[in-house]
Amino acid sequence: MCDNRRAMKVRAAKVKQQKTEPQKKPRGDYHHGNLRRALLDCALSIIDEKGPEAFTVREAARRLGVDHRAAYRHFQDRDAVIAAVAEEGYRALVDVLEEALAREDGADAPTRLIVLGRAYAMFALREPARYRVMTGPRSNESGRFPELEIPIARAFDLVKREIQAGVDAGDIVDARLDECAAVLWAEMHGLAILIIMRRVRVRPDRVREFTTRAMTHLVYGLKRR
Amino acid sequence: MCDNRRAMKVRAAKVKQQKTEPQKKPRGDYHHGNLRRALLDCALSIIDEKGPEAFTVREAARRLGVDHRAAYRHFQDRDAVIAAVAEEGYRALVDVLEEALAREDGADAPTRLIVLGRAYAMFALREPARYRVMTGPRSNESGRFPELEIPIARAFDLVKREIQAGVDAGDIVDARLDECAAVLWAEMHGLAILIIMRRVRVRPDRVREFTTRAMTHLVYGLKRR
DNA sequence: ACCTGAACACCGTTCAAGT
DNA sequence: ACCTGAACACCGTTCAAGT
Repeated sequence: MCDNRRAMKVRAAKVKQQKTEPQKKPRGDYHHGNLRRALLDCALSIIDEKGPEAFTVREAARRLGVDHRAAYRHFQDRDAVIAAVAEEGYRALVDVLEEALAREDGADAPTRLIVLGRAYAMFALREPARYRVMTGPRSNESGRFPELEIPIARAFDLVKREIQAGVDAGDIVDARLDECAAVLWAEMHGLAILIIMRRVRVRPDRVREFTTRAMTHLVYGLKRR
Repeated sequence: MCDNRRAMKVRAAKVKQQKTEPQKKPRGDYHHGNLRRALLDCALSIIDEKGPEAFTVREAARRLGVDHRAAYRHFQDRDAVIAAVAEEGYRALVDVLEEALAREDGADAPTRLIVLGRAYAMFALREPARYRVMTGPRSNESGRFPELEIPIARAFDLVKREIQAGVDAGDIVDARLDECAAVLWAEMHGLAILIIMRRVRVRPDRVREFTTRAMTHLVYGLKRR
């Protein structure tokens, strides 16, 4: 999993070659190449295998064949690693959501919201470990890691923009924007996390169908029309 | 907070008196009275103060003036303490939801669902620490703690029953019950946790109003009617 | 620059022993 | 029954030192 150490070293050597020095090999065993990258990947692997709380600086370092103290060259502390994983995750999420909406170019607002919700849930369920880190208790409780807030805000803005477009087109109820966005976000997150936590059981090959129908209930309401 | 040690000891002494022995005082300092109860309360205090991950068997024992090893008389391990806190929490939640619905006796289904959602969110926000334990990563990931599943199932059944009643009355769309219940549950949980995590900012005195409106959007749909 | 050995104060958990 | 001292294998984090 995490033992891409050799590959890293090779890549690092190549980069060096291109830059300045001719072909001097890395001197000691203690140069890793891109420890930061490797730590992030390794953190995700560990969390995938053993859950979000099992990530340990020492365990990751062990897997990478590196002294645990080396991690502190790249991250201020354990929480900073977690925050970096979350940040990457939110960036990936924003990409996924944007792509999904781009594919529904001409569709009306209700359809676009349903697609948005489905894309969100599918992302979460494709990478449950990462999603749990993104939304877990470490998720910037304290307001440290302002960089983390940037992709989160982008994701939320995307939701709001979509709703506003629907309001403008006369398709979506003209209530307070923040409120509607919160309703939509809550539903997307709620569905994703309930399925991940197995509080709601959905067969993996049915997730797409399930979330589509669920989002439809949200957009069209539970009340009989 | 946790230092109800003296009170506990007194209570224990009284119980003893009533049962068999006349008025023999507790002999050593090492009899706590009801350590199990005290540990659960203490766990909640710690989590309230420092977040769910800060709960530590040793810290709790320290606060209670007891050797940490004493905890293992009452709980198999750390996770078992957490599970017990969660179990109590879900029982309290079920009570709150039932009371809220009982107060809306004659109301129609949409109203009852809105009230249900509001009561849920209000519970979560009144005791955020407890709610986070209930829904956190430790929440019976592994299927240990089957007792925990009982009040959870009761809460979910309550939601399903309410929806079914609405379907029977012709007020709620007649879609698959599990699906509708999941939509409702996801919204309730999503709203609660987003507010607790401050991803959605709502002034405490506005929570009631906010969740009412949010649940209304869910029940009546976001689509313009 | 990047890495590490030794150390500190913390964990959860177990064993064998005390009253 | 209930509690504890000593111990084990783990943490995160820091300091001073190595190349």
